[in-house]
Amino acid sequence: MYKIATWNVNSLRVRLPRVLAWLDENKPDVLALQETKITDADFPLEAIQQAGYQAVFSGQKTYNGVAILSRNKASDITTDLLEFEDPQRRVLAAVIDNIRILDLYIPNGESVGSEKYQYKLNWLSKLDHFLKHELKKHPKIIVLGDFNIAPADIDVHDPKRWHERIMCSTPEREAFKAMLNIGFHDAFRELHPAEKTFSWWDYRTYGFSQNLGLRIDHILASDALISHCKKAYVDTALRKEERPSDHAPVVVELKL
DNA sequence: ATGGTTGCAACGCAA
Repeated sequence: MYKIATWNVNSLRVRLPRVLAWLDENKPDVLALQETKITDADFPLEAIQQAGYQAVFSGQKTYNGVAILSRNKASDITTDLLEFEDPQRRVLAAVIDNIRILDLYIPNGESVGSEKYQYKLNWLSKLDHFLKHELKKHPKIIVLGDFNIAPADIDVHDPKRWHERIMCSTPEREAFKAMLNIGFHDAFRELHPAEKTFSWWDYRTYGFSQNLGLRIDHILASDALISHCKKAYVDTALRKEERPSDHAPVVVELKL
């Protein structure tokens, strides 16, 4: 099985030992990272190469930052959405093993109605154009990352509490549906139609211990790939350990 | 739980 995973690590500098341990234990073919919070000059390439992986990355100081680790070589690297010059490093696309991988760190949006929320909605509209463009060039696409969108109430521990709040608002959910409408499938939800499973738990409410989570990290497979997805799951093992990321890895296994 | 914790970097900002 070909294993592809996504993980918002919330600082690669802090989480590097965890990432290396996770690679060693799970041996994914591709691991997409978000919130690396590290410049390209400081990227820990040697440690990752010693673990048997190659890496491409697009980082910045302090905030954001994305990277793709893979067994095999990445080509056709893209770091920006179409016609959208953004200093925030949130996009990384590459072809690996003849599959187009799109690693996304979609803006958080802070709160509905805020300036950052407008930035998020604008970003999502740029993403829509980008995805349509990418699909024309590459039928076999995996879009994965931290979407900062819980697609439906089943993806939320307490839908009433989160009603029309950030990550759950109707415009955000509509943007997510639009991605599915142009030819993508939410791999976890396709394989587990009724499972209430989360990928992120707020540090501030000690959310993990009570499972007060949201499913906001996703792996979308294009029409050409969804039938190859045989397994999808969230790996919560590391979230239970000392000093975890607030997100857990999400994994799909494909029979190619 | 309308508060709280974490990471960065050095104070408040972002999540």
